[in-house]
Amino acid sequence: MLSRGRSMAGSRAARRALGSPAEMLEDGYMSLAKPAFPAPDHDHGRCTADALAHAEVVCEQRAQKFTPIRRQVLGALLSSHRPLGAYEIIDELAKSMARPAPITVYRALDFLMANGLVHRIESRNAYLACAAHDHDSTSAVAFLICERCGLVGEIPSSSFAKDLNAAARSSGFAPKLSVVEITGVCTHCQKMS
Amino acid sequence: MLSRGRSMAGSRAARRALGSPAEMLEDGYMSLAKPAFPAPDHDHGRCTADALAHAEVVCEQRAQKFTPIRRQVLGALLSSHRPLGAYEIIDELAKSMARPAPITVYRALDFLMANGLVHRIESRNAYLACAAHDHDSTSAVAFLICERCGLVGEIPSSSFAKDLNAAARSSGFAPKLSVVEITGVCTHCQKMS
DNA sequence: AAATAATCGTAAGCTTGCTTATTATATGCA
DNA sequence: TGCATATAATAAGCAAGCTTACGATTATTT
Repeated sequence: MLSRGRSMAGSRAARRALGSPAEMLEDGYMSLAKPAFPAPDHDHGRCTADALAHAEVVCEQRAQKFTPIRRQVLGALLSSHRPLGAYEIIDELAKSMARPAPITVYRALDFLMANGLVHRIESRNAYLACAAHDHDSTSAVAFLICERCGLVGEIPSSSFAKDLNAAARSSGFAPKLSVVEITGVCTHCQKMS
Repeated sequence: MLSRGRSMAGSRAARRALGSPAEMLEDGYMSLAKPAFPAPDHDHGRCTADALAHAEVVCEQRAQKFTPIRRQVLGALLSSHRPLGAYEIIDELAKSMARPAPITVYRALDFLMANGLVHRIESRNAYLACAAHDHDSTSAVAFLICERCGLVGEIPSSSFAKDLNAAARSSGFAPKLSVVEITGVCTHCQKMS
């Protein structure tokens, strides 16, 4: 069967193994700004708090309101580093409040995406809390989706984006929005055999 | 509104303008094997016939059966260079036969994808007849999706794929399947202002 | 000819994604 | 206080995407 996108079981179970993000590669490709993948043992409470704080700053700067539902939707996404479908978000929120209607979640997602706090993973019809707070909204971001644990890392815009756009332009095409989603196995899952 | 994927209006109307696929680019990026985009005035009958002939060869080589529905589904996809959703395919087929059930179309699509004759465009939940008959099934293909006319071109695996994989590996990620879908405006639509 | 496997059709239904109302509740400000 | 704007909730529903179950064909093999 070749279908995809519906079944994202994803075992969120804790894993051992430390992350050792390569700084330089055999083929000489330079490492990027920061490790794209969240280590399984990272301080998640902190990482969540940071992201929420960042969201508050962004909203304040833009004079946008970071309302409770918006915060809760972002919180639900932050609770894992996995992309969640809209209905998964609803299920998640239903645990701690009256089950919100789809429209409520979609509005919050629209808001969060418009403000660069959340990405949409096209190949999964799912949403992901944005990890890299420093990429400008116009440039492409590549997502690394681990098919084992379901976690998603980001590669911030880098040389590949230039190449990609150049390749597109070489056939006369004017690229605008790029969707780059790479499925594979993350460092941590590789170590588990 | 940030939604996408449902409304693919797509005017298939004939267009003027000749394709002049750039061979070399200002930034020195070399042109790829063949023009990625189908010119609006290309010999579509021929292109369809070629693709069907190719499909027959492939199936024979693999001792697979190229049955009527499979041919018809491929034919429906070939009738445009646009990606079609499963239900659009059903609508298309309904014009020339008894409306097929979803399962029927999905089965044919599974077959066609398994044999490399059709691609799935993840960001649209849609399917596209494969244009480049020479890319090996493992390597990445980038799709160029024109937001004006809806046509889709392919960039066969090239240098960018290497870079992309290298970038992924540089964070310890083992890439398998890459989804690279670039939205923008194609040569022909650019010329129409 | 019988058995097996592959393919196809019919019928039904489920989940997800997303939308359209319409009405309420804040929030700011004049 | 009154009014406007932004935000949210409630209710209902559509359509796309995909699946399960099962019986009927049609090859293919033995």
